[in-house]
Amino acid sequence: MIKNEHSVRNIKKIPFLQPLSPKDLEDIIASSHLRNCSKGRALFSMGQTATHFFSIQEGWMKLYRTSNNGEEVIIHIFGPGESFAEAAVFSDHQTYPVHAQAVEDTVLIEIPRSIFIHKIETDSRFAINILGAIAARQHLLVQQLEHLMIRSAPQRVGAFLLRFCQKVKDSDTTWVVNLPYEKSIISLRLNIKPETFSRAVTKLSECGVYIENNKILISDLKKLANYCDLTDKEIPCS
Amino acid sequence: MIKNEHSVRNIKKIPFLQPLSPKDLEDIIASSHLRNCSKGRALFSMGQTATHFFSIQEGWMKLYRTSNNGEEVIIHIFGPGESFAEAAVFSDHQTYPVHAQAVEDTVLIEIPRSIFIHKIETDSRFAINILGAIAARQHLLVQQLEHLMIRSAPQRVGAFLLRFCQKVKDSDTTWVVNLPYEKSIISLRLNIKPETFSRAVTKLSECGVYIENNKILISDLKKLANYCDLTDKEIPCS
DNA sequence: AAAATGAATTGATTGCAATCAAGGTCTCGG
DNA sequence: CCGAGACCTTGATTGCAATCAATTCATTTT
Repeated sequence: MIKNEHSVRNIKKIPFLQPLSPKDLEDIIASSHLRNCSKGRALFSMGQTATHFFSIQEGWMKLYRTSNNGEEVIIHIFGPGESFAEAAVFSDHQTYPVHAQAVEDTVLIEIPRSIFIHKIETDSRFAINILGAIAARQHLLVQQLEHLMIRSAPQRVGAFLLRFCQKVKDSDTTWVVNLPYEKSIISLRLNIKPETFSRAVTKLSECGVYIENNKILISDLKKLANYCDLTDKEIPCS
Repeated sequence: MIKNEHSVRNIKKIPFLQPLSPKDLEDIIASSHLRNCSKGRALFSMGQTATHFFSIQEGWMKLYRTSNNGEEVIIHIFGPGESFAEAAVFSDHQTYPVHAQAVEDTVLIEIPRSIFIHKIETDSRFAINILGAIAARQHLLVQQLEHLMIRSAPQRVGAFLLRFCQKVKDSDTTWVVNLPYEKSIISLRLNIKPETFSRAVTKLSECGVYIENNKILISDLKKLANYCDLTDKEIPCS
């Protein structure tokens, strides 16, 4: 049962819960729980039974797989307002296909599989909404695949910076990036080594990217986007 | 309307149609059509409205994306008995997120979105089944991502060979690979250049892979699997 | 059967990112 | 304020796969 006002507001914002009636939403809230996961802690492991899916209130969770010889590949890193592991709940063997670990101190809402399945069985509009959400997630994976395969290391870093940059108040042209988590994690996510990440940022100075007191500044958004092969509409901020 | 006996048998085999009643299956068959797509022909383009999804009777279809500067990444290649583009049908903007093109002469069953949505709305068990199927597809994507990121070119080639090899009748130990489509397409799928594919096969002679009259022979399955970092249960044939 | 086209292989070279190795910087606790 | 440890950066080198280029091989065309 979630009582915290802020959390209730948050849970109501999850896109695919929108079509539910207030009564149904109450049911969901009643059977969900808040959960803390401190930096470095595992939330679930690959192969474990998928009993819940999650929505993030604050913090960042990485979903990753490990190969037989121990190498780690990050599938995605989710942040505030995003939900994950919905699909695992429906898969045939009902197990998580990935590991989940907090890369920053994180607060999660955990929603049990059972109530979810129940709502789907009784509300077909809801079922279609879930399908839409999962289809969107799949689309995201496809984009990531394309991105990782085609772009060079500096291009991937540039695209990452563009996704997290914000406008500087005083300036019309300059943007600043507050890195959401450690550079070593970003490197993993972009499938490059930390050394390569460093060198990539250096290289991006050619496109107006500067480092200043551990903040990264972007002076020419379009030039950077162009270098990263992003079309105007693909620039996430702006 | 599909009349062909063989096709009807095929459509009934699509896994997520299993829970449907005979009557519902008849409806689906009545509103589906057979469609030919000759080698090299496009079935649909990225961004196009997703009006149907498809099941392959024979042949091979590649799903791919193209970057802004024209490079091509193959997301998956589907073969006989497999279905694709189910998720596109449910996505918010109802468009295909990829291109689809035949890499061999292909016969498809096309099933319209509308009837599908209708069944979901009226049969919640069916909805859950679809969710399972789409979740499985997502799992596949995740595995592919891991595979492409972690393995070297020869390892990827080896894993591909293992997926398509068959036991030789006369021999207890030798397996043979009938390549389902052109080597240049395999190369694209594994995200390597054709030259690298050639060299990779050469290199795999270290693990008992031999070329003979345009057929590829595998003399030691386990040695190859081991080289490719596949655990025993991940070996698809055997 | 010869010519033409496209696919596959082989060779030589280049280039990007990984690796190995050493310093630098930041943060936190004493 | 200083020292320990984690994180990050920089430098030198290696290695894998891409690229460029030239044949070989296979299939189709006339």
